[in-house]
Formats: sequence, structure tokens, C-alpha cells
Amino acid sequence: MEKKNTIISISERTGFSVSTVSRVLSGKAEAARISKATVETIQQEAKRCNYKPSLLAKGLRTNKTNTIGLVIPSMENIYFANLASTIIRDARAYGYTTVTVDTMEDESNERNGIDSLLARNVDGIIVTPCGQDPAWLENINRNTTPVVLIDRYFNSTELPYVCTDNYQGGYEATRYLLNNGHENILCIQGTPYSMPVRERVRGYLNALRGKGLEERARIVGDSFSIQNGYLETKLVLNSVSRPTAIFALSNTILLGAIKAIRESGLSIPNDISIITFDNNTFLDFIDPPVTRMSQPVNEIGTLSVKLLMQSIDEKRPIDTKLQLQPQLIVCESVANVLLEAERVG
Amino acid sequence: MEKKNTIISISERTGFSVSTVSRVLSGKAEAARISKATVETIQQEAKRCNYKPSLLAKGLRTNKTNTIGLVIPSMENIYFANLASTIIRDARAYGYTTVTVDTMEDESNERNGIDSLLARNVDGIIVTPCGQDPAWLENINRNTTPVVLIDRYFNSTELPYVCTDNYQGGYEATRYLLNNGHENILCIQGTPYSMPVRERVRGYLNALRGKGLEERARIVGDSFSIQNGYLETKLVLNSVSRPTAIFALSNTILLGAIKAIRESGLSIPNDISIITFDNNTFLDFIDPPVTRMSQPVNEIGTLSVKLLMQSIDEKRPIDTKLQLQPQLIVCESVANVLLEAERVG
DNA sequence: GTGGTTTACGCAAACGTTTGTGCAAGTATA
DNA sequence: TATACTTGCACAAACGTTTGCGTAAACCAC
Repeated sequence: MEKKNTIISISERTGFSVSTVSRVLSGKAEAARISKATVETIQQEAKRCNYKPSLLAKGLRTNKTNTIGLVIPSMENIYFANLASTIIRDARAYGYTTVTVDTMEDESNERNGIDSLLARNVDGIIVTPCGQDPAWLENINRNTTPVVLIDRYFNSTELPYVCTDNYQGGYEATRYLLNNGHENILCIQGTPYSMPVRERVRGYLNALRGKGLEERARIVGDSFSIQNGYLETKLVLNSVSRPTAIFALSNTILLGAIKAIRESGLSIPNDISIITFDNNTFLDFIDPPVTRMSQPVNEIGTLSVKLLMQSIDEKRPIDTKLQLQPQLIVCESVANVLLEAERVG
Repeated sequence: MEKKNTIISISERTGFSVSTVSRVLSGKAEAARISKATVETIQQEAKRCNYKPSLLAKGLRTNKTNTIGLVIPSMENIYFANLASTIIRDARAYGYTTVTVDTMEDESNERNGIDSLLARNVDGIIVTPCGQDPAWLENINRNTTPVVLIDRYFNSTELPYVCTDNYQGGYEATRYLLNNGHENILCIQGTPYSMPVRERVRGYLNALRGKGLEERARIVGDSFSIQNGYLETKLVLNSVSRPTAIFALSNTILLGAIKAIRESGLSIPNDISIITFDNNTFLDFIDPPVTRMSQPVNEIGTLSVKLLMQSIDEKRPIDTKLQLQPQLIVCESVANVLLEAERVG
């Protein structure tokens, strides 16, 4: 009873040819001038036997799979999980299914993963690259399959991307700290040389420079991990000149930093202030709620899918590059040391 | 230059037949007694032109895609994001790629999503069902494609599953509250009738019964959302008999509850205690750190993949049903009202 | 030099679609 | 009444693999 239901079996049961059945079931009945009666018959039979076309065969024949690839460094990071969530949902709304690759920040995983996506004939790929070299991806985008970058991008690339204006974010976050009287600000970065890090750091440095404090810059760290935030903070808390504020470049780094601070018995923001990049529901519930530069995660996800769809539909590479403005969300993790000085002095 | 690289083009360039090329490139050279020299030639050419087999064609022909489907209610929920993370990584370690479907707790999304997975000939499906009826999935598991349930399962089903021992979790969490002197405990549940909710509630009720407090049971709520936790807590804070403790059945419900409590100006745990299900990094950083029944997320993910692989390899349904023990993590969100009464009295 | 193995490969069908082209019968036009 | 469209469908190739079977040549034994 669970026979195979193919276009062929339907053709045999209805007496029409395979091509006619195909045209009817793929909505080309009109164009092929199939008679109303025939359409009826075939559709009935298709419904009766619960026919579902083989997407493999369809993809093989048409070279279109209605599938996109999503390549991210880590689904464990809530930032990427949120990004993935909106991308998967948006893609579905366009009729696309998403294949997810988690690279764990490893370049060879990235290559293998993308190769696997291409072997599957995905119609497009959204990727947060962990490597530095755009050439490979550019080549794919030009000759094979549309690629859209999110979150991270390359120096001068023809690849379209959508990301936060990281320079602005770094600048404004630092300005906020400066305006609250902090002059000894530690910046804990993630994967060095990645564009977001470089831009955020550039913003940080420029803000310091604006106050003539460039030589006070302190940049440490090397990965977007809790561990990194923890260790770097641990180190600095024991240093001679303890910073009055920490600028964490991601939510993971933030958590590590907070852990270290708590262990040292210091209080946020009384003893040390902290500000972070990223945004998520939990940050409002942390003790104290964390002041942050919020990235527009949903917008990034939605726009990246939209760009990819455009590139797929127009069958050509596009070159849209979008930088979205981050937003400062002020909570209670940054103390105003000017007021404090007044009070004390 | 970016010619198509198929087994056919390689066959033309090397002068060997398509079948020979196929056998060599799919590792069947030995069995087919292809000479060492031929193997060399073909492999060289394949490497030279960077040949990657079409997984569509391969899947169509062999009925094996090395792909699994993952169906979850919401990637926004950090619990499912963590689950997805380990599943995607583990599957990759077995050589499988994962297609993710986000049902948004909607049964028709679930059906469509799974239909789409089947149309793609996935080799197996891991699913957290949002519907109540196992029949459809059981049928798929029997006749078409292996299915493994995670997190939620059905009353009496032949489907294999791996989940937390939710009864035990509900029971122990409630016991912990009772042992701390709470007798007025509000339980805020998620999607009703889902097995985890029913089991956790059963545990809650049984613990109360053990102290002869069954008539004090208060169960409210209807979904695993922040909104639900917020509204139910809001309601109860204004009721005549304010509970002394809240048992939130998920991290989302927890966040909503905390928000409501804060808005009311009450303090945790001095005015009201709270305990939750689930576990994640952030819960340690919340004010105060939240006491919780931790589900073994990674184990659930790993085991579900393992079971699915077993079912795929053995080409038959399996009936392993695993309940993993949750673990109580004591933090600071539950007050001991006995001690307090002593002090006050 | 005959018969039987072994070695090394090729032929062609099949997986389930889509689609360009062909063609008979019916209808309209001249 | 011949000509020209139109209607309604069928044929068969193609997408890129895998695989059962067939077979020519070489080798061996006698």
C-alpha cells in the first residue's frame, strides 16, 4: 500500500503521459494548454495518493533546490543562535529550507562545510566567515552560487554583506565610558583581525584619541569565548593599574569578565564598570543589567536573506553592502566616576 | 575554465568509462578489480579538476543523502539552540549534514516542515513534536524514515525518544521548595498536555501530596514563552494569597516571571522564591543566580544522534527510550522560610 | 591448441523529474 | 475544399550518479 508515488506511477494510473502529469503538478498546465478535465483527473489522483515530488530529482533536473546554506562559527553563542533563528524563519517564508553548518571557528571546517553545501546544490549561502581570505568565496559568488556575508566581512571585497556599523559602535560605547569619566578603559577583543573586531577597536581608539588619551589604550584578548573574557579580566584585575571600565566586545567575553570580577569580590559598577557589544534578553536580568551596544540582529538576518533572494532571483552577483547602526542601551553597569569624585572629594 | 566536473567529463578526459570512474571515485576500485594504474590516472584527474560528486544525483540513485532533519519549536529559545548546537556538531562528526526546521510551536508548520524533509530524502529525523498525535510520525518511522523524539514524547508510543526524567525533575524541584518551608507554590507551565509539562506537573503534585498539601496546588500558564511567565506572575502577585515560591517550567517562563516580580518591587528571594527548569550559562549571572533543575542538554543531543544513526545503519526502527536524570543546581533564588520564621518569631 | 580462470574494464538501465519538439485531430479562414 | 491555426497531449533526452551483468584479452594447465 505504501507504493512509491512518483510522477510515473501517476501517469500509469491516469493514463496520461509523464510529461503531462509533470506539467500539471508543477503548475504549468495553463502554459501547456492541458484541458481542464485532464488537470482535474491528475490532481485528484495526486491528492489521493498523497504525491510529494522528489526534491532530489527536481533539483538534479532544474538545478534549483530551494535550499540555502547558513554557515556560522558557533550555534552555542546566543548571538549566532538568534541570527540563525531569524534567517531560518525568513528563508522559510520565501519557500527555502536552510542547511546549517557550524564551523566552530575553524577554517577547514568552513571549507568542508561550504564544499558540502555546494555539492548539495544550495541556491545560495549566508556566511560568517572565519578565515581572512575572500578570494575563495568571491570566486564561488561569481561563478557558482550567490554568497552573502553577515556579521564579518572582508577588507575590500566585492562580496555583498550586511553587518553592524562596528566602528560607530566601538566609538560610541567608548565615548559613553569617557563621558562618564573613565580614562582607564580595557578593551577585550575577540578573534583578532576579524573585521568587526578591527572596526570596534578602531572606534575605541578614535574615541580615546578624541580626548587625547590614545596612549591609555589597552587592548587584550584573542577569541569570542567566555574563557577569553575570564582570563584577560583575571589578569588585569591583579595588575598595578586596574582599569575603571571594561569594554567587552561580545556577550561571551562579557560573561567571562563578570565571572572574574565577581570572583575578585569587586562590585559592578561601584568598583569597576563594564559595557558590552551584542544584545539579548538575558542581559537585562544580569546583576546589574548590562549597558550595551545592541546589534540589530533581526534586521541583519532579515536583510541578508532578502539580499540573497535578490541575488538568486536575478541570477547574478549583487554588490549591496549594508552597515546597520547599533544602538546604545543604557543600564546600570557603568558608573559615573565624575559624580563619584565630586561626592568623595 | 569553470567547466562542469562530472564523472562523465572525467571519463571523457581519461578515456575510461563512466562506470570505471564512478567505481574508482566512490572507493570501490578494489572490489571491482580496477588496476592500480587506472586508479592513479582517474584520481589524479579528479584532484586536478577539483571534482565534487553531485549529492543530488548520488542521493537520487542510492536513496541515501547523508542528511538528517532537525525539527524544533523555536531556535530563539536558548534551550533548543543549545540542543541544536550539539546535534548539528555530532551529526557532522558522523558525516551527516543537518537541515533545520523551526516550527514556531505550530502543528501545520511541523507537518509541512517534515513533509519537506521527506521530499528531500533525509536519512532520519530528530524532532521535538508540538502536536499530540504520534500516529503520523510512527507511520513515518515504520515505513519511510527513522524518527527519534527529543525533549517531548508521547504517552504510549513506539517511537524512540531521549529526554529528561521530567517527573523526577518536577518532584525534586518541588521537594526542594517544600524542604525550604514553602507551602504556597505556584507552578507556571508551558504548552499544556505536552509530555514534559505533564510529567513535571505530576512530579510537582506528588511532592505536594507527600506533605499533604495537594489542595494547595496552583498550576497556571499555557506556553513556553516569556510573555506567559510575565502575565501569570503579574496576575498572581496581585492575588490575595501571594505564593511564597514560583516554580517556572522553563527558562523563558522564568525570565517573564522575574520581570513581573521586579516590576512589582518585590525582591528575590526575600519576598518570593523562584526555581526553574532548564539550564544555561546566563542563569548564573542573573540577579540572584537562579536555582534550577538542569536538563542534560548535551547528553540528550548526543544520544539522540547516536540512536538515529543506529536506526539508519540497521535500516529498521528501534525502540530505545531514554530518560536522563536532571540535576538540581542550588543557587540563591530560593529562601528558607523556616529559618526566616525562626528569626522573625 | 583447447578449455577454463582471472583480470580489467565497458554497456546500459535506473533513480524521478523537466522541457523542447513533434504531431494528430479539431476549428477557423480563405 | 484546401490551408492554416489551435488544442491537447506524447516522445525522448537530459540532469549526474550507481550497479548488475557482460565480455575481450591475458594467463594458466594440460
